[in-house]
Amino acid sequence: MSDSPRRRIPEAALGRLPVYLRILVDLASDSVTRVSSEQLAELAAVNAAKVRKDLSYLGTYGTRGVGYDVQFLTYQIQRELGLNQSWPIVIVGAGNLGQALANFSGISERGFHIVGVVDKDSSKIGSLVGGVRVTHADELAQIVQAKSVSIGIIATPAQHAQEAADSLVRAGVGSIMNFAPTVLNVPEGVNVRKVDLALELQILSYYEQCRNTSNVTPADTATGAVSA
Amino acid sequence: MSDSPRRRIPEAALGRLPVYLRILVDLASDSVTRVSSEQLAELAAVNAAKVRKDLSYLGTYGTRGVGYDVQFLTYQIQRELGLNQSWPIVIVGAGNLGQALANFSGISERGFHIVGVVDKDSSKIGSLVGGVRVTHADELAQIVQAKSVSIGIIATPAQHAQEAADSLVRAGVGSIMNFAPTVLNVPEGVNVRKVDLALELQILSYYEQCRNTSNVTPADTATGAVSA
DNA sequence: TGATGTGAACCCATTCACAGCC
DNA sequence: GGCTGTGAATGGGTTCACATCA
Repeated sequence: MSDSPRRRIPEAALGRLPVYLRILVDLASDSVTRVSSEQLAELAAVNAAKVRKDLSYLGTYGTRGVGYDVQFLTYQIQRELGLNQSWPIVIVGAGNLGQALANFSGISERGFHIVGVVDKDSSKIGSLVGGVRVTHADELAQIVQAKSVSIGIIATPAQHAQEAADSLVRAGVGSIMNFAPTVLNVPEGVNVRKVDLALELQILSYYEQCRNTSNVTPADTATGAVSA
Repeated sequence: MSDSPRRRIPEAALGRLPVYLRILVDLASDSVTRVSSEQLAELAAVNAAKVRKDLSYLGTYGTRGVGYDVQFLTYQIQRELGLNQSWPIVIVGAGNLGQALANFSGISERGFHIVGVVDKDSSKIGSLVGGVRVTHADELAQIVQAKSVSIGIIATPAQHAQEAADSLVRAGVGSIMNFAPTVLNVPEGVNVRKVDLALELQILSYYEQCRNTSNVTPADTATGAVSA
């Protein structure tokens, strides 16, 4: 109920910062040193005014008449997003999705590393997933404390998601990414972000249906994610 | 440029319909026949006025003083989202993510079925993934036409995503779900929806960082998804 | 001159509050 | 009496346009 001292960066802008970041990293690897809001906008498929406003939330890091320094801006976005450190992550659920996430190179490439994968299914325990050995869910708290984990990923079936969330919270995890199609119940102060793959497909199928009936192009969209 | 005859349902509401749908299905399986906006709101973790407004976009399917009929509302949402049919889907990329998606039971449980998985890597071709045999990317167009596929999933590495999108569009697919961290370039009229797992984590890490500095709870959020 | 940074206007989404119907 | 459906008010996000400064 008391959400007084607001986060600085507006939600919508926050969601675009990682996009700019990736583009900046790509530009840097092409030895580009300067970029204008116009160019960034083009590459991110948004408009230039939005880019400038988004970046202005970080501070005034551009140079009028010139543009933005790629290196410097990269650093500033990373710092703001907390990506100047590597976050240890634990995955609950070693099924198909859990395995895919653990193996997903994109995760380790962008400042995260998996320090544990747990499951309740004894047939999965002991197997190697993404370079980490799967352990029993009972050891979750131990891993979280030993490795100072503050971000957990729920990749269990829907019916075990709440239980997984409870375990994570009890173990001291402060932020949860939920891949199960469930609305999680967590204490005030714990961040939850939800990605529901089937939900995304359902929305896409609506667009496709629209395409077939009239030839209307739907505008930009967004996926729900809740925090509590 | 010409996006005149707007889609009926506002973007934000559209993103919540699948959530209500799932809840309704769960209620029905518990033999619940009626539900109020208050109850739905509770279960979906949103507020009751929002539920009513969202549902009002579908039509006036509630009964004043009583609530909504679970069966009937379920049917109406499914119809609106185009889920009264089973959509054939093709997956491009048979890596970890592609495999996880193909095996993901949530997809088939909710009105979609995988009719093809293609890859360019010859070592993957012929293997069985989610009940479907992986074929060469060259056969994509053939599969799309034979099975009347209109939704494609890109689960390739970033550097092959644009190529995959081009192939899908050329084959006649009208809607694309993109799991690669790339802004795709597609012709006007093709729907693109993007899910970037690392981006989600980056946003979550920002929340977590906020949690540690001040104890502010971030509000609701959303993930980008673009269409063109 | 050229591109940033930003007040102001606009537009969409959320919320309120109550009229309308069972 | 209870709950839906919805105009009206509010608030946040996007876009415009221009003052500002290298």
